[in-house]
Amino acid sequence: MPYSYEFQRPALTVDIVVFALDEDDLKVMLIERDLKPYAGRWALPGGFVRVEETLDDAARRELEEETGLTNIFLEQLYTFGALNRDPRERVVTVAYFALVNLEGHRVQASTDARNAAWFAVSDLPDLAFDHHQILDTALDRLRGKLRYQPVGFELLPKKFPLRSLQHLYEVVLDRELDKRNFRKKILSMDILVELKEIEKDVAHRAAKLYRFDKAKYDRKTRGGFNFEI
Amino acid sequence: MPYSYEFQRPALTVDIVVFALDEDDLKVMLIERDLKPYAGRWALPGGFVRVEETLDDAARRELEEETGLTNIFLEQLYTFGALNRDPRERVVTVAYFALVNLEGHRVQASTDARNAAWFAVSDLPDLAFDHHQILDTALDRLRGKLRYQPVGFELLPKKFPLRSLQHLYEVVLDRELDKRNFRKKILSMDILVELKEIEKDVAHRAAKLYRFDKAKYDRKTRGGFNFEI
DNA sequence: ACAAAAGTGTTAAATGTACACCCATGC
DNA sequence: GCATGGGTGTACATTTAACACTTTTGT
Repeated sequence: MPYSYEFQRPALTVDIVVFALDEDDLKVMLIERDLKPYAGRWALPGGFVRVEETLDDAARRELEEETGLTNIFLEQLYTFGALNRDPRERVVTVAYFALVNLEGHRVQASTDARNAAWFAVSDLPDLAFDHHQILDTALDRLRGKLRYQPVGFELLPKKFPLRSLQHLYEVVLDRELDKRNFRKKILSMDILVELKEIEKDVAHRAAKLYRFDKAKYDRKTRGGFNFEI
Repeated sequence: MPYSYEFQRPALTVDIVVFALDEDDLKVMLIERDLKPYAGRWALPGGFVRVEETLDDAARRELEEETGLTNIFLEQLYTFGALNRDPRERVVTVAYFALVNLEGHRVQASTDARNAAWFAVSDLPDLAFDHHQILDTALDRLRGKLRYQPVGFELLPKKFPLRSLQHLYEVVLDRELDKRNFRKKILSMDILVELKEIEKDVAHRAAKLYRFDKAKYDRKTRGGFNFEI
């Protein structure tokens, strides 16, 4: 042990809660464990932090190795350090939460000899370790962030109709929103661009498509603007 | 190395940003380092996490050892894992932020053979490691939390005049608030109890004292109430 | 022509903001 | 009696919430 560090070290891992929106449900990506402990149980993707990589890098690496997901919205959530969260030894985990758009990132059902799948958050299996607690924390964070930051767009394709955006808010926040008021509010923020395209292949009047204008949002934010729904 | 963990481990520490309010300034507690690296520089209180203690316990232990502060508001802030934040070796630190009321917790200038002191956040010395970044993160968090959660009371004595509460908001958020509107708003929330006591030893009309009614706040919160200033 | 979702405005209530004077107390 | 901060109300502007019908398109 180097210099003043005369104690045994906790192990350090990352775990990632990946959310996606699938038609009518908020989903989470889980991995079926093949090793003990909790072999056969579902768990959050994650793994050990290497000594030569940052925490963010570790999260992105594990995510790619275990699920094939790359290049997605990722943010540190909370660090869990209960003494017996891993029955083998002391493991502290830095939890992340991530958002993906299902269209753009279709599931690699099985990578790295593991089984990966999406589960509706309203209908989860038993999870390994304290992963239920981590997931609850992530859900709280998602609900909070959605209201005060424009992160919902991460769950949608680049081009989307307003109805999808409203639907996303309704699913995640679990309450109905008034269509006219919702549109008025989101459009009055002036951070969406109305595209020339419209929806295709729908059995009714096609909706206009919009995209989120991040550059404009950033400019407005610097000028004191605050996103809020 | 046990089981599947074939890599070297990062070291794990906690660092604590303790805020207090001193008449006209927001202050932070700093420790003068006696060891290399950064010997002689000021740093946040903190130290290594032991394998048999939780992160919160480690933060409270280090805080007591280095500053004598006990029994204060403490909350996990963010985990910093940049590769070279400590020049000796890879150290990941779980940062905490804490709030104390200066009246109740007078500084132990020097404990554990170290020099501890309060510094105005507007006039800080150079800090060791990435502690400036940690402190900035804590300040952002404090400003955010103050608006949406009743944590300001942690910086005040149990019994306080409304003017102190307003002053606290003005100092931390760095903008002036309208006296009548502030009082109207905070009193309309109905989470303060007006005490029978009044201020003492002031050279003018003495103000009524109030205390924060946490039980009432918790009850209202469960009923859907949201604190906001 | 009908089913399905898109799109659109007005009103009333609640909330936020701006603003100035008298009051109580200590010296 | 004066200096100091304590305490209070009203008018106006803005924001939120509730609410229903017409339009477009595909079948």
